[in-house]
Amino acid sequence: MVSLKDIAKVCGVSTATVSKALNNQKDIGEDTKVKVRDAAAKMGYFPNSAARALKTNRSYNLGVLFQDAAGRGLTHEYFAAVLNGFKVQAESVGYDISFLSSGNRQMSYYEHCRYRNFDGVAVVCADFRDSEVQELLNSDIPMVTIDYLHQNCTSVSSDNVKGMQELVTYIYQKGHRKIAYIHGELFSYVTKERLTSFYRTTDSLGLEIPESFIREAKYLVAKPSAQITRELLRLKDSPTCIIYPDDSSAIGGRNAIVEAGLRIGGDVSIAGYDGNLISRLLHPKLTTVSQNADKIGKEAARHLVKAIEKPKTTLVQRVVIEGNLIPGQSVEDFLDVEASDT
Amino acid sequence: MVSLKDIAKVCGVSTATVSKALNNQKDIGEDTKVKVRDAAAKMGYFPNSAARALKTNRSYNLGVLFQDAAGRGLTHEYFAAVLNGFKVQAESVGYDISFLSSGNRQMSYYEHCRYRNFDGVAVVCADFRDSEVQELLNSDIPMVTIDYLHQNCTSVSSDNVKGMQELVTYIYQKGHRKIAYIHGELFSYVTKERLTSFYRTTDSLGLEIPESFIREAKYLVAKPSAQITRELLRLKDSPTCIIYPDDSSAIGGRNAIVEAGLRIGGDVSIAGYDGNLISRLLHPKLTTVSQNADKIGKEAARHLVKAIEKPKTTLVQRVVIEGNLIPGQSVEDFLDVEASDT
DNA sequence: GCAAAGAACGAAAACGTTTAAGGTACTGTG
DNA sequence: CACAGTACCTTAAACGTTTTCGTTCTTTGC
Repeated sequence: MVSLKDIAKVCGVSTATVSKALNNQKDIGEDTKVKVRDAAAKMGYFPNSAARALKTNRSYNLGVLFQDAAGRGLTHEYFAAVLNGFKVQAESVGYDISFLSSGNRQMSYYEHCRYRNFDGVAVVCADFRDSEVQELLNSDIPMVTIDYLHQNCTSVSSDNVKGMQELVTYIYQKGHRKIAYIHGELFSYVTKERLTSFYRTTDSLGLEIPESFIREAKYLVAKPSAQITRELLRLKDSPTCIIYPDDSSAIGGRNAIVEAGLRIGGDVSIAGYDGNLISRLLHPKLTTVSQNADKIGKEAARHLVKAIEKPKTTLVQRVVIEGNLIPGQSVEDFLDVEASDT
Repeated sequence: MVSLKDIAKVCGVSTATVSKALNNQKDIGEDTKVKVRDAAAKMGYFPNSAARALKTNRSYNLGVLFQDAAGRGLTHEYFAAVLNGFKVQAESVGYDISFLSSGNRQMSYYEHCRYRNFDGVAVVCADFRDSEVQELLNSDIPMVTIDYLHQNCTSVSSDNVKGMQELVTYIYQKGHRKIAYIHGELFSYVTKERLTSFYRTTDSLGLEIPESFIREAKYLVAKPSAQITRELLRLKDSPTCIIYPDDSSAIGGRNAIVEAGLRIGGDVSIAGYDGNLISRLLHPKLTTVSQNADKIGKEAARHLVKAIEKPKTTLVQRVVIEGNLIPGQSVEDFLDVEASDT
């Protein structure tokens, strides 16, 4: 591999001059700069990141913690989309991204970051109850979290409050009054936000939601949601619309409803959350709240890079990215039987 | 950060000794080894990867080229699953993985690899018509490709020949004789394999497949497949079963068939490919060929690491991973009208 | 008792950069 | 002409490792 020394030899200058010329420092003459750059290009030079990192303590490498509790890894559609946005944005400003590994139990996440000299870390998806994750969050490494709040670092998250509010309001406007909400795991920050927003919105709409309409299932697993759906349908006063933790779970509910001989929309309306592939492809189209995963990822990268490059002028903040309500035929107008009776 | 020098000072030995002790070299006494290791642990030492990489030319970092032509990035379900398998396996043997960036147009892929000192590269998903990709493939960096053959490097791919053969045979056994195949882009190696296998199988089953039954759509985009489905249904002698490029495309076909007032399975049978989330969730369940993405990723990592660590004894080979036929209700028994007439 | 071999460790160079400090030659100023 | 100022370049150290080649001391074999 061609190094600064080789270029220096060819150009008849010192390696220091070559380094400074390539880094466009001001104390190098314009003509030498040109000469050095030409030679470098001609010789196929490119810097050695390890040497540079060693000397400068800057790796231009960002770590990504991507370790979901469910073990679905990168096949987690929403987080994969977030990561992709993050990657695109980070690369566009000259940073590479690496995974903060999990399997290698020699080092904790924090140690791994130091070992690899990551300039910063994005916690895209992690089990926040894990003490190692907490150790990382409490460290002094520039960091950004997705969909999770921590006093120490900037967070970028989906606007769950507004999303749920819009969804419930939309369903209400379609005439539904008996709305059930099957939510995801309660330990999740996202669940808390959505559930609170659900209560707040139904409250302000003057709805009385019975306890039995609020149930806990699991994110991204169809079966629990399908099971709870069956139970909800068996209630004497069953809901006319069911909101699911996410789109995949909604498909589970959909299947249960169809199996019960009922029609989606016509008999029971359903809504998901995420706006993932399934919701877009399926007929009847699923009413859902699309989360702007790509933008969330990009914003995260932008804030992280800012925190790295301008630590003095950057402060911890909370960034919220709005989603969009995507109406589909899975929620239909509900005509109250008693009302039409009169 | 605590370095070898610090440990050396504490232990009263030289840095060379510390280095050798921690690396468990044989020319260090057992007692000093213990002393050094204890001190290192107590002081919270861990090595500096940059310094180590600089000195040894080994980074324990693998590059991943993940750049699909369609720009879907990590949201590409199949490749994301492959990547996840790769990541898990690589991490379990002490390698980290980084993305081979795309946006940063200062360097070609190859240069990027040298710059980052990647020990090896996995080409998970790339536009193989790209000259930069070819430059990389032709380089001397240890490499493994997924679903693509190149004389230079080991490839791990899905057994498309067997997969398609099983699928067609299954459909044939269900009584179908008029089988259409809407395939993905022809420039793709995978398409060629599947198409050839389709022809070979139908040939050996004695089926005459009219030209009009073989159509090109796009992978992972529902619309083109839906459009072609409509055209196929309009044929005077239309197919009784349609095979799609993948599961997502099959949903496009499904929608077109339902819109035409026909029943999936009952009137027109359909089959997908991939075995993705949708195929598993949907009712009626989609008949498809599940590709063992996780295993493909893991095998790729295993072979790549072997090529890196034992270059002498490793030769380029082609690894093929079998998939599984997943029967679903989307392909139903077809009872030939004429046959039952007699 | 002595040479040879082996065990345990250290000194120093090297990997490819960056950068502080310093040096030289030129230019303009009073 | 002396001086400061500037423009340009070099020297050398440093970043944290690994590794080659010694060196010293102990053990072994005869």
